[in-house]
Amino acid sequence: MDIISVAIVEDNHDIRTAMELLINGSDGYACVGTFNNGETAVEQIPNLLPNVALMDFNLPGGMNGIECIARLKAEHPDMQFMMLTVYEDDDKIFQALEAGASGYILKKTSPGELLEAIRDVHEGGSPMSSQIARRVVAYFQKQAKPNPALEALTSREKEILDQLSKGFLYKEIASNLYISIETVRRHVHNIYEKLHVRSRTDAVNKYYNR
Amino acid sequence: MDIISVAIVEDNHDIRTAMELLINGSDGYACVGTFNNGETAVEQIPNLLPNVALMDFNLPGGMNGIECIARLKAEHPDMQFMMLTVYEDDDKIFQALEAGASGYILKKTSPGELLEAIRDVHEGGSPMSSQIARRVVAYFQKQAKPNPALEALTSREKEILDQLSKGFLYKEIASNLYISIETVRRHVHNIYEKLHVRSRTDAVNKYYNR
DNA sequence: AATTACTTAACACGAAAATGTGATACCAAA
DNA sequence: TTTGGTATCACATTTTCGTGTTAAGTAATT
Repeated sequence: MDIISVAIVEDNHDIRTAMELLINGSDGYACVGTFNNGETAVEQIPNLLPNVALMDFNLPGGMNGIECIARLKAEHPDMQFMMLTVYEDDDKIFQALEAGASGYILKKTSPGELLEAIRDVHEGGSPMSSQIARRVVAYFQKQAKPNPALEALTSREKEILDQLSKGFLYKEIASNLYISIETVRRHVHNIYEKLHVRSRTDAVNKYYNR
Repeated sequence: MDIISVAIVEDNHDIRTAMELLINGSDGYACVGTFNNGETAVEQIPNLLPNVALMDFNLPGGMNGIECIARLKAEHPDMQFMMLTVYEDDDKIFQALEAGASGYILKKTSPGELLEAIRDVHEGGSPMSSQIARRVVAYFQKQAKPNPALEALTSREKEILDQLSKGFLYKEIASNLYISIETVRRHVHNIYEKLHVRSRTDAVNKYYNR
């Protein structure tokens, strides 16, 4: 079994050393660096090239864990990042994932599970507590629910709205659908009424459920 | 500990009875119904009201597991659905999650883990194998790639574009940002030039990376 | 047969957006 | 110091958009 090299970015001294001891004390794991702030982490981690970096969210100085991941991931796409934090808010979770974190686990996770998660993320998995996973899943389900107001539109109106969303001028829509501009106007007017909006951008935003 | 009632929708007879035996043979779990096709499942499950429904993907007849979930979830939002399948394709995973599945595990999962996953999904988690989770995470990272053209915008221009995307009139943007309409117009003009678009909607589409 | 909903179309008015050009001021980098 | 980028404001003109009103043909429903 190969040894997984790990870097730790965590401002709390006690937690940091505890994790370092855990990792260095476990077969198959080696802690190659610890950092208490984002700036030095971004500077030094490219020299260490750990397999996995554990990231806290809050860090002293201007850089938080998210930004730290984003910068390192951009230069080292193969490096695996795992958030290790106390936060369960949707915003922070999604930001971390977008920034390039592959795993997201809470600090209350047991040492054994932490080690397992490190191995998991190194082997191509995405360990996350099932509460975190539920947030992520909820995101998909939210995405999926189309605005019920759209159901009130006729199929022609949906077609027009789709054209609107693509930024076509009325004259272009008219030409695309082989109808007159006046008819386009009419449809648009009806669409706005049904969606309770007064502008194209608002209509498109409803179309995309924002 | 409360007993978790489970329904199984699975066309393979051997797998179905094996799962039924597993569930009924374990403390804290009860299998209240098994179905070998989607139609009867959709018809009967509302009478059984199980806590958790396990769903296979492929089912005989016109209805697959995804559609089955979508229909039942619409009527019973509190019921928990878990896909139990052999498929690992992105499409099927995302479709299942959008339809309302909260968990997604593979059939190769061990009996012990399956029971654990059933409890997990019942308690508000979203159990999924970490390979599945990685697919989901990759979706976020893909989503995150901002249009590089946006980088050319100054911070003020991004601010204006954000206002544009929310559908504000020029006069409203001017008032929101404490500048004159003329300045708004100038910024918008520069934004359009940089993004190579000629309308608000096109600019907003680029902003949202479509 | 009458009603309702959808699609099509036209005209007119005012508001808003887009285009084009010119100009001033600040700040930081060359 | 000059240059370049950014932010600011102004004026004139044209185009597009949003709204109100009216109306005819079609298809489905009652």
